[in-house]
Parts: sequence; C-alpha cells; structure tokens
Amino acid sequence: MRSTKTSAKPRVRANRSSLRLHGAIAQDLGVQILSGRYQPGDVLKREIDASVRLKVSRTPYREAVRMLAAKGLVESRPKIGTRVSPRSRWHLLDPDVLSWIFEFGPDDALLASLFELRKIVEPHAAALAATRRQQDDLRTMQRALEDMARHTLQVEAGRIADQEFHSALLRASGNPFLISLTSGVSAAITWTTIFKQRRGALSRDSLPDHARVYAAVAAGDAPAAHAAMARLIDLARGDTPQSQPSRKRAR
Amino acid sequence: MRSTKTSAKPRVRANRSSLRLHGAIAQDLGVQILSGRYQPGDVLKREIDASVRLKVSRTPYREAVRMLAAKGLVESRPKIGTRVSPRSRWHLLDPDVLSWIFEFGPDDALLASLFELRKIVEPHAAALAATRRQQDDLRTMQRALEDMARHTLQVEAGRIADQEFHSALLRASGNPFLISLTSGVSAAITWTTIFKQRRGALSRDSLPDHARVYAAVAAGDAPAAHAAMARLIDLARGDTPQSQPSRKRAR
DNA sequence: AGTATTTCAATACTCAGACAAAATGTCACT
DNA sequence: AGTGACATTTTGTCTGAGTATTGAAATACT
Repeated sequence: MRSTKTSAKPRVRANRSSLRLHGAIAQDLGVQILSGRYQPGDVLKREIDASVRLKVSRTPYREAVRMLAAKGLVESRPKIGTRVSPRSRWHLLDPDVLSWIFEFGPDDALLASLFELRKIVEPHAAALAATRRQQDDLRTMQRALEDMARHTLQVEAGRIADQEFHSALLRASGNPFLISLTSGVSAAITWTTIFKQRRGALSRDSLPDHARVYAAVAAGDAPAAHAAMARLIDLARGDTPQSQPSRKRAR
Repeated sequence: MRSTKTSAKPRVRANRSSLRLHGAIAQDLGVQILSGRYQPGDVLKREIDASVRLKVSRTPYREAVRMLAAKGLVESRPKIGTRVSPRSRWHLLDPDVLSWIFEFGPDDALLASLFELRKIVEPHAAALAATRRQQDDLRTMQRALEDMARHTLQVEAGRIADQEFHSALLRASGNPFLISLTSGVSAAITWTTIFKQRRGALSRDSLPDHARVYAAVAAGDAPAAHAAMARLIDLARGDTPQSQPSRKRAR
C-alpha cells in the first residue's frame, strides 16, 4: 500500500469538459498506450485498483476500457486482465487513435507513412471525383478554395478550409470507404502545417495547386485530376521533416 | 405500453459465448444500425427502457453503446438520448463494422466500393512490398501460396490461406496504415468467394495470379508487382455481381 | 413585441457494493 | 505421469441510488 494518504493526484484530467469522464479516461489511457508508456503485451492494473488510482468508480473506467477495446488497442479477459494488443490490431485510422497519436507530439516516421497513404489514395480519389462529382460537391470545394484564399494557412480558419477541401473531394469520390479515410488525411494536413509553422519555414503557397485539382475535377478530367493531386501531395510532403522511409519510385 | 406480459423475448442472442454480454448487445445494435433498421438521426430508446427490453442490466448495455460510439455509429448526450450518427461518421473500415455490414447479407454496391478501394491500395502496397519485404515476409507469403494450392478455395483452410497471403503482403509494405486496412481486404475476399460459391460459378483458379504477384515481390520488381496485383484484383472483381458502385449520398 | 434570463424536466452519467462467471493454476488421486 | 476436482483471481453483471448536463418551456425585462 503506497501511502496514498492525501496525495490527491487528479490522475484523470477533465481537460475537455465535453468529454465525459469515461471519454477523458479513454483519452488518458489511449495516449499512454500510443506513446509507448504501455507496451503491447503489458497488462493494465486490475480495474479495481486502476479506478481507485484515478479516483473514479469502476463504471466509467470500464466504459473507457470498452472504448479502447473497440479501437483494437486492448483486450480484456477474466482472470488475465486487460492487456495491450499487438500493434497490428490497432485501428490506426480511427480518428481518436490518430488524434491520440499526435497528441503528445507526432512520430516523424508515422507521419511519413501517413503521407505515403495519401499519395496512394488521394490521386485516385481525385480521379474518381472527376467522374462522379455532383454540383454541390463542386460548390463546397469552391467555397473551401475561396476560404483558403481569404484567410491564409496562418489562421485556423484557413487550415480548416484546407481540410474541408480535401474532405469534400473524398466525398465527391462517392466511395464510402474513401470517405472514411477523411480523418487520416485531415490529421496529416494538420500536422504538416503545424510542422511548417513550428520551423518557421516559409510556407509554399499551395493555393494554385489546389486550384489545379479543382479545375480538373470540375472539368471531369480524371487523368489531370490524378496528376494534379499527386503533385500537390508531393509538394506538401516536401515540407515535412523527413520524407525518409520511402525510397519511392516514380509514379 | 404493449402488453409485453410474458413475451419473454430474449432479444439479445448470446450466439457467441466468446462475446461477453456487452459484445453481444453491441453486435445486435450494430447490425440493426448497419442494416438500416435504425436510420441516422434516429434516437434509440432511453437506456433504462432498452436494457429492460433486452433483459439485461444497464451496465452491459451502456458498455455496448460506448463501443458503438467508439466506432462512430452513435452519439449520446444527456437529455437527448443516444442517436445514430450520420453515415459520414461511421468507421466503415473498422473490422467489427465490416463484419456487421456483411452479417445480414452484403450490399452489392458496398462490396463494389470495397473492391474499388482494393484496386487503389493493393497494387501500390505490392509495389512497396517489392522494395521493402523481409525474408520472413516472403516465407509467409510462400507458405500461404502452398496452402492455397494444397487446399482449394472450396475449403475453409484455403480461403484463410488466401487472406493470409494478402495480409502478409500488406505487412510487407512496411506501412502501418496500409497494414491496418487488412480487415477490409479480408472482408472483400471472404464475401467474394462466398458469392462465387453461392452462385455456383466456376471459380477461376486464382493461384497463378497470386504466384505472379509473389514472384514480382520476391524479385524486388515493384512495377511488375503493381501490375500483377492490379490484374489479380480485376479478375477477382469480375466474379462479383456488379462492378459498378452506385452513387449514394452520405449525407 | 421581442429578447434575455430563469426554471424545469428528461436523460445520460457517476457512484457504491454485491454477486456471478470464466479461466488459470494447483493439488490430490488414480 | 496423467487426470480431474477445486481454489483463486480477475473481469463481467446486477441493483439502486444520486448527480450533471442540456434543451425547452416559462418568466422577467427592455
């Protein structure tokens, strides 16, 4: 028994009041797992101790564990306890998991992998969008472009417009599974721009690149849309710390 | 109040004993949502009533709702209740969500979309695998090939070998996000073969196609691996009911 | 009349403690 | 040495109570 007398450590920070208690606990544990504080194979404290430690009742703690299990991060069985699952089971493209990954500072290699995925997916998505886009897709993309121009990427509103552009493009692809990758793309965008600003790097003006993609999609020119998007991503990737792990061949 | 006197409907089927009660409830609700029985925007019964209806206590019911919320299917707030989220928020590539989708009979359009994703992702993954594969990746893929040959796709063991081949290939790509798409690919494979057999269609022997992919990956020939995988998927897709995804707005 | 503020009611949320079930390890018995 | 009963540990489920949040209705104010 540690002398927990009145240490009064509010282990679980209710930073986001919008998150309920179980949500805050899930975030807390999730960040610890994704940061490596808990390794795959480790077993968490038994829930009775853990909840005492966090100064919460078992109910929200258990619900937090259920959430993590739903995202493939942990697995719990009677008599064994709750253990961290192997990385291959983690749902890395889950929006929460992504946000937890980047919560404590993003891993360069992982960001590079995310860009690799974007480079694979988004050009094809743009090509599909060029053949399937509806009027309101184009309207949304155009409005996003205008917002990117009005505000810049220096401002929150501008960055949101950037994400909205890519989100609208994926939506225009008409493929629900591509659409569900939106969160991953957004995470990559967010952290790329943050990196840029953090290093004070002079940010290329990506507006013309986006405009080229839009023009091709609006014109229904699939090959051009593919090419324009590929170029956009390559240029954006150039700004990340290291585009190292991929010895990528052309195309 | 319907006279539910002693209807005694065990609404939640404990079909899988491995699933705990909360897991069974989550599956039950998840299937109902994904099948359209509950539409986006609908609010579920308040948890007190729902748990009574299912003849379980509130604890496992709440945990089930937490799991669904973690997968983006529902969202719950005090005074409002638990409401089904818009489709655009659903984590369609979540393994459980995929299995629930295909639980009650797969949607042709959705399966087509899944193939579209495979067609985009897997060829590039094969190309990456050709440049990054390690010895044990090749060993695993080769063993999977042998198993596919020994058993056929008529047998469970053969189908598992097929999935294992694709899983190993994604693993060999070295990209964690591509790896996390394994479940989606596996779901597509599973339901394609089921479709084939269901219609008694003479199943093409896909073994040579797989062998070609393996050879290219083993040889480190990225363009050849890309081409071989693209061909494999096109041929596999030929067996699905309809290869045209229908445009469906994801509100 | 219209707008801001207060009150209210509905619902999920949290707590506490008990008991049940599952799964692993142990130990006697064959 | 093997096999089955049993003890133990941990999660799983149940119950009932009280709290917090939030949308909407009611009220006060301009």
